[in-house]
Amino acid sequence: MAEKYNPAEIEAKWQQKWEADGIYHADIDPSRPKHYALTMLPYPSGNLHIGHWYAMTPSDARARFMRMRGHNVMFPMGFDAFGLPAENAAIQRNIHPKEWTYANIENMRKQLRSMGAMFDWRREAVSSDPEYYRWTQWFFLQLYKNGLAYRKMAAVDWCPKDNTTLAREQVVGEKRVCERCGTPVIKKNLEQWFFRITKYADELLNFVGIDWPQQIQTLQTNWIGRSEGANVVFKTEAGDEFTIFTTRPDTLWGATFMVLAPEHPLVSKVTTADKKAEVEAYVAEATRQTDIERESTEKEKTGVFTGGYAINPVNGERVPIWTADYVLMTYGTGAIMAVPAHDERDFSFARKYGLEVRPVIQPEGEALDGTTMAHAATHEGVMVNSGPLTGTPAQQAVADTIAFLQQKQAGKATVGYRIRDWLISRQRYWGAPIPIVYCKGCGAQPVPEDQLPVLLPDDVEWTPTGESPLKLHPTWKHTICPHCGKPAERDTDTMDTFMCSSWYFLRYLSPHYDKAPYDQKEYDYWMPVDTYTGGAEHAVMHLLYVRFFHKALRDLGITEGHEPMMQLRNQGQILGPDGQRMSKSRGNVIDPDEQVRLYGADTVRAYLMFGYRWNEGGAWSDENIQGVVRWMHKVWTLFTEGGQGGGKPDAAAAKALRRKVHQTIQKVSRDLETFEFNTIISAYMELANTMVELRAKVEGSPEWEEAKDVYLRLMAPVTPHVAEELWTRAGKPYSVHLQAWPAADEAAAREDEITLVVQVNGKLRDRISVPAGISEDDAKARALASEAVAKALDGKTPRQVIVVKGKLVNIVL
RNA sequence: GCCGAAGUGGCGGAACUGGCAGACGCGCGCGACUCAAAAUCGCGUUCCCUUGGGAGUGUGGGUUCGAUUCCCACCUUCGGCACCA
Repeated sequence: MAEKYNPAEIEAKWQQKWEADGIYHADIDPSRPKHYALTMLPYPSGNLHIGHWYAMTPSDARARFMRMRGHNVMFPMGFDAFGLPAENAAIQRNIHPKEWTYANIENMRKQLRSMGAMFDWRREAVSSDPEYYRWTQWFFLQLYKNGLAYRKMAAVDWCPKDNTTLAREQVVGEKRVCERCGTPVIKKNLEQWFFRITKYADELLNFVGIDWPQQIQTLQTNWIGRSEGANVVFKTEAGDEFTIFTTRPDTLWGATFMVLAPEHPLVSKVTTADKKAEVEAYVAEATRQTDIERESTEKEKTGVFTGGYAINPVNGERVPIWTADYVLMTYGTGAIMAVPAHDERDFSFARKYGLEVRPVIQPEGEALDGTTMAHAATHEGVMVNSGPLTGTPAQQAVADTIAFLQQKQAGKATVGYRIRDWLISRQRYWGAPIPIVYCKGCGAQPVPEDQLPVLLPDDVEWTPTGESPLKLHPTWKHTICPHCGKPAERDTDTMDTFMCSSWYFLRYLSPHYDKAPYDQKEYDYWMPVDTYTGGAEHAVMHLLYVRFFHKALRDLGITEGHEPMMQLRNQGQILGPDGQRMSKSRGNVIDPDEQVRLYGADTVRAYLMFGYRWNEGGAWSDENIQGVVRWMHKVWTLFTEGGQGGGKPDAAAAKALRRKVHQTIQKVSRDLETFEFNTIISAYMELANTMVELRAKVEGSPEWEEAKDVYLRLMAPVTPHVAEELWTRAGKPYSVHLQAWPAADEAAAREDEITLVVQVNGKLRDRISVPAGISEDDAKARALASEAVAKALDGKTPRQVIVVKGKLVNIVL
């Protein structure tokens, strides 16, 4: 009786040996093509989630595949270790965030090792290490010195639970909740640090040259929200200029009122004495409301007339100025011209308040009447009532109007974006301190680079108060001005942790290098990242920030290339067995450690690849994993049990086996290339089934030996431990992971007999086994000779016979 | 409302360029082994009439000799954005 498959034993053994032998070390080697495979680094929450396995083990399998194909593969791992949860845990359990974080990292390293992934641990980077965040701070200073980091007072999103400001991207959903904790955010006026991501808005819309999922491109494109239009300068009757943004400058002659956002600085100035009380009450009410209340599309529009008038620059008309909260101070210029005839929002507002509706774009074959029309006319037509531009057709209307405005110096073509600058200040403790000092005399001063890192002190009171914990530290903030040497104060906020993760892949290049964020030699060899894998939920956060960061650094002469990651693939999400999101409260959490104890890491890896379309994910199934468990045992038995054959190998069976082996090489190679992991495991199963079936007939043949050899090489990326164990037991040279990927012999994979499908009027009538190379005429003849066909034809003469070479014959009546 | 993705057996999912729908598994049924059970192995398993047909890939239409695949309209689910001027 052969030894039983004991994953616990063999997995631990091989993991230790691989580590000791350093077989996954990735070092510069100009003789081989490099491949930088990267999977998103985890946050050290304490335990590895099955989702981490789902993301990482297929990525590992693919990295291993690339390596066997001859690439020098780097597949590093690290920890995104700064962040709020550490502080929240500290508050709950009264443990220092640092202690909590590093204890978690220790535990998670162990868990990550249990995956059997080919991580090169010498390259590990931990973003909360001073040797790491020194360079996070250094990058901040580079951006600052080049005007890409700036400080301004603004109405910013504030999470009342986490007690910190958030970037716009980190406020999600229609309820406007904090991305981390789900609490609805409020607005606060604060002076905060921003990165000028808007400067790169246009460039970020360009995905040429990178292979990123269409979905991510769409999400980023929508988030950036580019819209082309014009800024038009209006004057108030008192002579104050103000600018409005419109995407429809062609409707300028139809502007029958203006609307200023309640926060617009001109509101109080244009308001006449008799309207003052009403306007002030309205503005106060609008400011009091939350964004959610105010921006609800359900809500009926409200507004008040200020009593003031503006002069339309194109025709000198007096236009009443209103203030209404449907105009947002944060988009465009906070002021619009309202053209109710051609804008649905302006239309409903005009009807509600009895304002004039004046059509200036007349659709063909229709006569719009402002007094009777029921909806705004947003479709195309010809300009009417538009002074010198009357008669201009729709296709030209916008461009012609802009030209006209430019000539009159009343406006110009402008592009508006929804994306805002990235707010990076956080009023929390567990992050990289912002390396800025405030001096009464000299203002904001950057900390000199040779004084980095600005160390995070350990002795702080981290309970959140709404003020930065660093501010409450008795001594930390006190320093001297690097410029004049007088007493000054440090910035007491820390940086958004997305800043740390915007460059971590560079730190992997040389995690302990102390002369620069990375060693240029390593950069020149390894960058850019060839394959990046991770969750799509980061589409407009990390995945946008990282692109911005790289472009900004490129412009500062620090990095090269326009994009950091050439290929991106997103995995889906593993849900609980009940099909719901896993959560402790639902009690549907699948613990990977437990699954590994039950089945072994190889089985868990293979199941996660087999059971789902990788980019979609789905519910964990204790039942479906049984299929993989059985396959694993079948393979084990196949390789460890003595054969029952012994007779002379059957040549036909051997040929059939060889064909299946080479077809499997083709399929597995193709599907690993394209991240279709589920069909890879199917192919392994099929080949194992064929081998079991044919074993007695082929054992002892070279084809059988080839099949076994190829099988272990093919499964090595997916189930690395079992492959190594069986490889070693077969007496082959250590390690299977240092072997070459098998090459498919196309001739051997080719079928010499095919099933010719015979249809009559597109319906399947017969299947005939024919030689693969059969000519069209022969195929036709064989089909027409079929009894089943004769029966279906029922004596009628075919009108047409279609032959698809090597596939089918369709007889049309 | 706008943008995007997806709808295939009881279930997870296959089907590479328009050419055998349901690969590979799970589950289930029957059988073998067993005193028995588990494990394992073999056979079957889209549905409906039954020895042969008919229907069938969300729905309705279209293109084609032929459509899960291409086109149009619609429905459902999920994700994103949402008074963005």
